[in-house]
Amino acid sequence: MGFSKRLHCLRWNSRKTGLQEAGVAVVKRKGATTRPESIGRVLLAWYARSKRDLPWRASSPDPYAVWVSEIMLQQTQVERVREFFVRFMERFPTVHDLAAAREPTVLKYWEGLGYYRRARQLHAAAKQIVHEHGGEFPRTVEGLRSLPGIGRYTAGAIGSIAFDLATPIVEANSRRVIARLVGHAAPLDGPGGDEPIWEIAAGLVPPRHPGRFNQALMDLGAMICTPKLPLCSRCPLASACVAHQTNRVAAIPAQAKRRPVKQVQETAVVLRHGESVLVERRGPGEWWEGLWDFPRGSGTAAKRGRRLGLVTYSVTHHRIECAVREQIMTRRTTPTKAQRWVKVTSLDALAMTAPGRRIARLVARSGD
DNA sequence: AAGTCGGGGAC
DNA sequence: GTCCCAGACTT
Repeated sequence: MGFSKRLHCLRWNSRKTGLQEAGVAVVKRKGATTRPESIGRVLLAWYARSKRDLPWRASSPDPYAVWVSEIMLQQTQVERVREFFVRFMERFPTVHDLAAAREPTVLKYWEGLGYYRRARQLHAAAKQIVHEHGGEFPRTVEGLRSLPGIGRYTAGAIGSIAFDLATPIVEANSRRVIARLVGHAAPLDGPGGDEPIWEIAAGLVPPRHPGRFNQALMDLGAMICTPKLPLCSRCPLASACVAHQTNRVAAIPAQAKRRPVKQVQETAVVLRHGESVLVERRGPGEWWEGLWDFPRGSGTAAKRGRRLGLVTYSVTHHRIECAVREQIMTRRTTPTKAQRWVKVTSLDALAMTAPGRRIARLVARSGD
């Protein structure tokens, strides 16, 4: 379907749109900026003068750089990704460098960023691209989605930004922008989810500069159309925004219902022999798979040894209090397959979990 | 449709 | 403390 045809289907003032069937409020006004092509023009103009200066935009549209950045940005704020991206690209400048690397090395460069499955899938996908696609990225949305770690959003992002495919994206920013723009008040985590938002996004993305348009949606959401206290007075789409025009910006999108936090108490044991400590790598099915940590348990672990401190941290609906104890060994126990005795000064070389890294600092300090 | 995966910064 | 974040994947 051509762009103009699709435009017609999605005209906001049309009586027979899929938007109505999807339960989306229809804009009654016929203001000039309410038409999708006008939205695109206004947004692209705003983007040209207001876009954020981000390291992965310097080399774009290098598909590899776009891909790495998009994986890092999944559920992770832009400002945190910046330095990780720069370091990662210095170490793995091309998909061939990444494919040739060992997984522990890749995880080390991901340490602290979270969601480590992303790093393992990125590495696996790099090998696929090199060994099954001749080092070339798939240039279709379907091809991109077949790679591990690339879902609906990321395929749309890479496709539009790197390959100029007129395909939509919906993530935290554009979801909020579009919901407010059309006055979509239904909760986006309820029945139907954000499928209506995807349909609207598909009707908005222009045939020319789709990547810039999608990035403009995200920048607008991050800089102007923020979750709290949005800067509507500076928004280029304010005149077309249903939420703004009806004074419902604060209520849209509806808040997702949050789940209760589970309290957990556990004990970490630092077995020490001379300058070495015992660490173990998290295995399949465990949190932080592939990363190193100290032996820990939530059961009634041995409470022997000197207390080094208390490490508290939160992960996904859990709040954990971890008591850290040190036991001086007269000899090294035989490590299991997932364990290693490591010099305290060599812990830096391992990819460790964030709590494990904090425990490591406790250990290093206790030796002073 | 719901649960799971991390971490840090803003407030 | 709570909320938020350029989602993907499994069950």
